[in-house]
Amino acid sequence: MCSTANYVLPLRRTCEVLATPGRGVSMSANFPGARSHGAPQDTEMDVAWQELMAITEMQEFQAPSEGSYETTQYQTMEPMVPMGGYGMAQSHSEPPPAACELCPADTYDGCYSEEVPSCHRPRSHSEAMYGPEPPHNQRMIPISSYTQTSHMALREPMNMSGSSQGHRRANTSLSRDLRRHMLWTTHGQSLHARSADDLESDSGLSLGSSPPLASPDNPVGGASGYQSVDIGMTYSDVEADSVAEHARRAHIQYPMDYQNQSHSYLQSSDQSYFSTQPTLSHTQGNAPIPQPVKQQGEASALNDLYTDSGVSIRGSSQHNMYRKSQGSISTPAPLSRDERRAMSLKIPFPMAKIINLPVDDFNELLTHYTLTESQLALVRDIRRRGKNKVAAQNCRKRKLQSIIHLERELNQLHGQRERLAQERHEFQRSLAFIKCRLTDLYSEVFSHLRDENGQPYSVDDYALQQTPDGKMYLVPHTNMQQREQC
DNA sequence: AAAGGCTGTCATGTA
DNA sequence: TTTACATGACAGCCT
Repeated sequence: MCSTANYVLPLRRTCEVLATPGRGVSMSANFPGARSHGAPQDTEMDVAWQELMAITEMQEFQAPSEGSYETTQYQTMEPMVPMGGYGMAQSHSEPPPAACELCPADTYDGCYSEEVPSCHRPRSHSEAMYGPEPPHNQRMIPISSYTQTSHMALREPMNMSGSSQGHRRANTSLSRDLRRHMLWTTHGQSLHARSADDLESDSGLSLGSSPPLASPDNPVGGASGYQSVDIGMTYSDVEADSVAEHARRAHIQYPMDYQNQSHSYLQSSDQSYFSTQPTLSHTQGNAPIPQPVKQQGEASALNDLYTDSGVSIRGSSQHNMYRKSQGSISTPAPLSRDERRAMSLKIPFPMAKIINLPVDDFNELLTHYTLTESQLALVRDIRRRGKNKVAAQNCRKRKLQSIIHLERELNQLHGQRERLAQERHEFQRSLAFIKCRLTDLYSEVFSHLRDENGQPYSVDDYALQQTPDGKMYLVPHTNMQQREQC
């Protein structure tokens, strides 16, 4: 380490303001490793120096690409400006200049005041930086918390964003249910007797292949596995009437709250079908023990079964609407594909039970009936598809909610970025001004220094330097270069 | 006729 | 192993 004061020249304290007796030209600073002496003799210049250094360090932290404070301080030699008006206490009234050249000494008060107080003082800076943060943090929803609360929080926007669509769905679902009702009430018998061609034509990709493929319980596989011995109709023969399917799809609408769907399933089944049919203790504790139904009932009984249950794999939640509108509309809604399959195979219990019963109750239900392999396979497929359909609906709902949440978060981050950019811009402006002031102060101090002969020191040959103890020394440039090399 | 949204379904993974 | 659930992918339908 090179000594700081190897070539320190004695300073003639011609400037009373800057030179404190016994300390040489001493000024406090925040050099790394240095601290302010904090003596009672501290002048306003000391305070200004400290603040300048603090701002400089902060600016270096934020803008590392820029030159360091020391570089700017000792290399930039601005013209001298008259002293006076440097007091910190006076410097909080006028707007700052765009540059030092535009800010003469007599306007420093204002120049300094507007920029410095809000930016460069550590406390003010801290407030500016962290003051607004708590609200930001509070507004930001952590992912972990979102997973617990976002659904609730986003329910409202979801409803708002989908209100028109939901309204449309509500209206169309009503007509769909009404038409479904009429299908059963006016054509139920004939529908059951429809030809296989009429029931054929599935709309989905998997319709032809899914039953065998998706039925591990059906070892036979293929359409033959769904062959109905009783009525001579295969699983695939029970596919949708394309015209009716189109009409149904055109009016199928679901309510937003899919969670109620399962409830509707159970509710409808409990209130309608199982009021006269065998049931399970799990869902109907007070209901009589079901009497096993041996094989398929009569066609009319099945029609009543599915009609009364009001269950649709695609719209059970509209059951209440359907029931309310009974007898008032003449166009029934078509059945779902699985409903038609169940009808064709004469499944003796409603789809609501198939889908929503707990597995134990579902198995118990199956034990009360003697079902063929085709019927069992169909029932299990219906259960699987029904559950998966609800799961898919919930999954899509969650996905939409997640998208909404992320969009909100993105907007918040954009706003935060804009605020930070503006804050940085203000800091940079303040720093530029302070640098100008520092340069002027440096020149001012330098101009008051005199050698033994009373001659001013040359800025080209000497520079002011501060030691860690806060004292200022006039150091020849050659000495400084040696120090830098060290 | 093409595009986008909605829906059901299947396959697959996870608990 | 079974069951329920979640989710990506696909296809059909509708607007």
